[in-house]
Amino acid sequence: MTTTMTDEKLRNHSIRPTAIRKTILDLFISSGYALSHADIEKLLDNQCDRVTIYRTLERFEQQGLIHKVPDNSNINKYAVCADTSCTSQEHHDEHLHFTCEQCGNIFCLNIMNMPTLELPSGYLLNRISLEAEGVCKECNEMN
Amino acid sequence: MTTTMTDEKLRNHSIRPTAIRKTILDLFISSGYALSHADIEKLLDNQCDRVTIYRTLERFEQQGLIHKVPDNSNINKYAVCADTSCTSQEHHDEHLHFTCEQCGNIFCLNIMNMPTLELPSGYLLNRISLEAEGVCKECNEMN
DNA sequence: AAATTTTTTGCAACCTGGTTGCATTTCATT
DNA sequence: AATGAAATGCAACCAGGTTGCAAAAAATTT
Repeated sequence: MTTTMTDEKLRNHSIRPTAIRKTILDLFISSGYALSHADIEKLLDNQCDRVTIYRTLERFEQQGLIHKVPDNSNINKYAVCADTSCTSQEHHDEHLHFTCEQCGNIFCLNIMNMPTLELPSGYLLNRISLEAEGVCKECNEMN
Repeated sequence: MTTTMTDEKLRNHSIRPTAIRKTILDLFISSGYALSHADIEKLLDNQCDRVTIYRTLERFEQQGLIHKVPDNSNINKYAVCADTSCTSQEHHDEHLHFTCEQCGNIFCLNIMNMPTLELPSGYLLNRISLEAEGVCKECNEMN
């Protein structure tokens, strides 16, 4: 089998490029929004065990290939990290997460300037993230 | 029994002030951080069924008394709404949620100016929320 | 004040997302 | 081909949360 793009991306993050992993990474790359375990399970339609999907997500996240996206429905959703410098140690995904009220999908939008903010004295700030809610482009056009 | 503050607050949100509900609301008011179902269950120590706590939280939220606080560990946490104008229809809690990496508690901090932001065309913005992570005052002082 | 209706509570059972332990398979290495 | 390490599948489990229903408590009517 030839070395594909996906293959390389996995290797770059020290993840052995098995068939399943390549398939799952492809799903992430071609998806416009964050994916949940259930999304992937449906898309894969029994190509593998559900536990394997959980472990793949876990591994991908540890290796800085994907990041968890906050979702107020209490289920984990993930999106590929745009920033290639993300590692197991540090995620640098300072962008906006936009949740569509209609379709429920979450989009990672690039935002020009992250706001700076001042905390009350005594608090130490390490990370900041911006969450927005509204109607996405696609749903907007349907109305 | 005389009409206490708690009592009135519940009535103002059309919630019948039963003993359990008053106790739970008191917990929220006196707590410095967001509470999970587990937190409340522990604090109440078998004073009532766990389902009752779930339903109380549901009710409180519907009536705009508390709001869900995003937590990346996939469990629901709630805090009292500072803004008294919150209703079942609309929550107006535009503040900062600060998660402490050490104690895990989430604090609602008042922030002067919510950043304004521009979305890509086609997106409709309805709500925005700011999440921060770091070390809280108390944990900071312990080090 | 008794009767009726509505709301709240408790209990049991269930659902769903996620995790763990272990045996088996696959893959890279020698 | 043989060995060792990592990945997969399976079964069982766990925890947070929900649902249905009967009993209890409050509010309302007569």
